[in-house]
Amino acid sequence: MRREPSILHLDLDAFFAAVEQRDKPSLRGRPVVVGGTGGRGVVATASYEARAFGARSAMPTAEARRLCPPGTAFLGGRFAAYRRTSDVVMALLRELSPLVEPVSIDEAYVDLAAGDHDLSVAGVTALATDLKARIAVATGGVTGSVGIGTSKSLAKIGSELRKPDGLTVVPPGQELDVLHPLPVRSLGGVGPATAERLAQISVKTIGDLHRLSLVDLTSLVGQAHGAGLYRLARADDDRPVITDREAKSVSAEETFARDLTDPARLAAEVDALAQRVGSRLQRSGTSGRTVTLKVRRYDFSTLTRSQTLPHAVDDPRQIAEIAHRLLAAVDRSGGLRLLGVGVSGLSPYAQGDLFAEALAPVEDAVVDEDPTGEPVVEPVPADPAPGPAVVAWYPGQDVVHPEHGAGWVWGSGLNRVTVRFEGPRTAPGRVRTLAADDPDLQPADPPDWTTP
DNA sequence: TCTGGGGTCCTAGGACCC
DNA sequence: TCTGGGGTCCTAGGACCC
Repeated sequence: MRREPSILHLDLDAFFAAVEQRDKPSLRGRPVVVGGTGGRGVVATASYEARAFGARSAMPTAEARRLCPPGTAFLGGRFAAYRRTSDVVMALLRELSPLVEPVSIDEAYVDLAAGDHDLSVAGVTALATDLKARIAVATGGVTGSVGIGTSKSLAKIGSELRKPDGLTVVPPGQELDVLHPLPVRSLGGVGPATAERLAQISVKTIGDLHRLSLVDLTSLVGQAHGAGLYRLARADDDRPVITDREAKSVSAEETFARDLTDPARLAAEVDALAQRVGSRLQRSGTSGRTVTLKVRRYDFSTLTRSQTLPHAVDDPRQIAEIAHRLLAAVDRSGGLRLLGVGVSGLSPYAQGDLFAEALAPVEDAVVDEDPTGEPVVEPVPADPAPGPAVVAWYPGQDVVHPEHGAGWVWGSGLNRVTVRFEGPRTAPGRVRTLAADDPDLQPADPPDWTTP
């Protein structure tokens, strides 16, 4: 917690619906629901007119249709338009301070202490009033709610207090007066499960929470979560505004209009998801070692299966191979409602080489310096240096070996390949490392894993 | 016509190593 | 013969956020 109210939180009001109403005047003043419009869609954003009838974010669109009157617009969403409008707003925020942390497309924190501002309550109030006016002009009428306080959590709570088009500054010294009457759900990190646990011991407000001991709180909700809530209830929050976060995972998933059982369809969906994930990894210049498959069954039960490879991958085909393997090991009877593919354990390098250290160092360029200090880089020879032939083994590939039997490639390096020979998935003794050019090692026809 | 899609962080158990 | 911890990695699941 700071001594001055220098953290600003901006939350654009009913953002997707507001952009639609801006672009389509006939929608202004009418209920608008943006989200999945198919049978299994959910609401992403409901305009305030639609909220008056009970429509809410995350509600099944079918339910919103029952609640809202004829004439309500149900729209699938135009994300490029939302992105453009968001970019305009984020640029305005960066004029205030270099320290801007976008939380999502419609939400951001700004550290005003990193800019040149009067940080008195009157000063930041004037600043926020001016900001809101400039956002409305620059976006063609989209409004936002602003909270300013001495910490992130106070700024966020402030922006929630007067929506839409609100402005709340929590003056230093008044944090606990603002916090304590609010329901515990107002705190970030308190969702339905935590709120229910707290309600069972009659803790409903943040003031109630403040009276719990650290020991009681951590025994109720866990070590890290309990310690975090203990501090937040005391307005003890020194989390910094962070401008750039490195992504930790990349994933894609799809809920099908109807549950899928056809093995060929499922395989094709895995391929398409792996393609999306791999393309995004390659575009961002990252790759990852852990491939995760997510499955939601016909009964909404959800499970994940993952495998960590010895090296990072970004190739859609390799990602798909692993995902197919993982899918083959789950029960698909009854049909699948959703499939997802993800890659985590990201590193900023392209596909690495597990055995690179074991290889003789490759001198691909000679760097020298002349007396002026000017670096001289000799051109790389046109012909690659002689060495072992590169054999294109890839994770998931099926292979056979006369000595070890049938298996599949777990990881591959420039001149070696790790193979998991058939057996229990977790039996480490079944993994063998072979020379990539081992003539005994041959590709095999894939097993018929698509058959249930 | 019940329940999206993209993420983050935490926990807990087992394997494995020292 | 009996009995250790600590630390890290991996896997699976759950809570939470927008």
